[in-house]
Amino acid sequence: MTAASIRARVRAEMTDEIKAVARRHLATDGANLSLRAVARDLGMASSAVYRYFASRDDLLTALIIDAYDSVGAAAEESARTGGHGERFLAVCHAVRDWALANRHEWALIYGSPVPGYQAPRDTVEPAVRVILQIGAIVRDAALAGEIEPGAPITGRLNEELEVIAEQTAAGTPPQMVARSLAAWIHLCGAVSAELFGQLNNTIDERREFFEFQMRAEAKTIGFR
Amino acid sequence: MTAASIRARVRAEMTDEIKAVARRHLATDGANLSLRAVARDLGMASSAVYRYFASRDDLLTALIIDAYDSVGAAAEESARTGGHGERFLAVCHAVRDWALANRHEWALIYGSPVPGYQAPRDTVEPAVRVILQIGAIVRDAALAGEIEPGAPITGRLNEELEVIAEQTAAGTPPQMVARSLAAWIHLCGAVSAELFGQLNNTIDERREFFEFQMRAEAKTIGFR
DNA sequence: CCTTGGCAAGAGCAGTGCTCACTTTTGTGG
DNA sequence: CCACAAAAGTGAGCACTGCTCTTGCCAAGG
Repeated sequence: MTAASIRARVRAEMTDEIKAVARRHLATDGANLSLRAVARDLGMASSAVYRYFASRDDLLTALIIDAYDSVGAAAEESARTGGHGERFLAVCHAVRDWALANRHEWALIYGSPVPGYQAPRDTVEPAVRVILQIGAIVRDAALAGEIEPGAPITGRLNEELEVIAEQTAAGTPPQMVARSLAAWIHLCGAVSAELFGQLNNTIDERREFFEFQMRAEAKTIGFR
Repeated sequence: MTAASIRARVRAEMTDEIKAVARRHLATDGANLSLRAVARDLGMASSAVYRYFASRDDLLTALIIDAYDSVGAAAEESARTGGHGERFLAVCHAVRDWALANRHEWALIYGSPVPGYQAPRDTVEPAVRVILQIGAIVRDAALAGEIEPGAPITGRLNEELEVIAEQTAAGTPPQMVARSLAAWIHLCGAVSAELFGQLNNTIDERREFFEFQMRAEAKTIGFR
């Protein structure tokens, strides 16, 4: 192993360590974590952190990408077996379970964006993994003839949906694309509502209520 | 008019002016707006602002309460006429329209909460106006026999739903309470998804897609 | 051996929330 | 009408922030 790769290796380890500490700080400070505090926890000068991340926003972007990839992997992992309806519900629960285990990272990726923060291109690909997984399940079910497309959509929205189908899950009827997106949006909304305290002093049986919502969504899509 | 009330009047005007300027700053800085910058815009020392708000969090809380009241009033206003299904859709669009016109205030109330920020009691009552409005419409429709309760819910979730029905919209079947809550959550999720950029480069026909989602939700509730 | 390139440190700048001692303003009761 | 107390406003100061820039260090490579 050459010296250069040793350097690179140490650098990658340091980078990971910074991210790990920053993730911990996410819990107390949210998106406005203190880079100086992170550096203090690492026993290094704050200026040294800038060797690894060009700015605090860059560090946050790295955390965002990791979070998207983590929840995306959890969603994909959960959808490996079972019938189409089961796979859909499994993805929903996998996303919720991940969010419960990583609350502050969920807030980072699905909470209100910081004004002025522009998500770089690199975040797009990891960000779409969950919805792509849902779309794939719906497409599989549609191709298997298990679900009906439902009433057609007209106008420019339909054209847009056809473009999306073409780019991501060829062969899916546009209505099904719309239904997949709607289900994904409801899923994210339900998880955010639970995590951001909208259900406080109202619903304690969170899992049951979540399941109720996602089953209804499954029915709307057409899963039996 | 006594002097005391003159003082109070001037004080209230000053308070409103601070909130107005702070609302403007919300657009650029989001929840971590700068109290000093607000004071500068007002041409006063930053320490003077503390005569009106005990802390920056207090100022934010005031903005949050105003925002909840504003969107709540918009929802209530929109639900004055029409059939039950139309009223439901009107509320959905009223909320979305309000959010589009007041993006940063939406982010303030429905975005990720700042860790450490504990919402005071005063925020609860304004916060529930929208869901109460939806619940009232659903209850009216149920009492009018326009919608079917649907499959019963069992267990502790059902008990919770009964308590909620009792406290907020007596006479509503528990399933309908659950359906109302689910619709409200989907509504908030759809608006947040649109505002927080989840639909970027995907759906441009936002209003049509939103309507598609809310119509599906109306159908799930049972509106004809 | 010395050079060089990456790493770290620390001072410094401009900004932040918030406090405190202080002055100014202002409504009002004697 | 005017002195006075309460309210409003000021500016300095503390500890913190993100970020930059200069300086020193130290190991890898010729």
